Amino acid sequence: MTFRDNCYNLLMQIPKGKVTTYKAIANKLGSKAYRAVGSAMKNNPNAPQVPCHRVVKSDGSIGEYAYGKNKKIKLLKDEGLSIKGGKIVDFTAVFYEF
DNA sequence: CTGTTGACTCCGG
DNA sequence: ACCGGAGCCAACA
Repeated sequence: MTFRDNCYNLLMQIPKGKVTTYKAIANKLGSKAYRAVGSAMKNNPNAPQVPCHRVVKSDGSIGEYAYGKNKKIKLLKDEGLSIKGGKIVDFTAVFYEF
């Protein structure tokens, strides 16, 4: 098990229509490797099995995405979320806590 | 083993 | 609201 695998496991727990943050993931892993989490997503050898698009920044903004953040936004919208001005609308309501 | 890098976060100006 | 700097940690060269 590597740090990355743990990230993916958590990621898969996120139900459709919900999102989480890099911070939340790191925190759940008992670490503060926010950035390492991002790197793990970037690699994402398990896509699309692992919904890395459900991970956003702590302030509710989209962040980055391997296939372009625009794509990320689209995917999230397809899952029932609303994004406005690059930020998630009603972020606290769709935030998933592990 | 050391150094650099990043899909980040927090805090100050 | 916007920008910059410091802190964080795993992965990779």
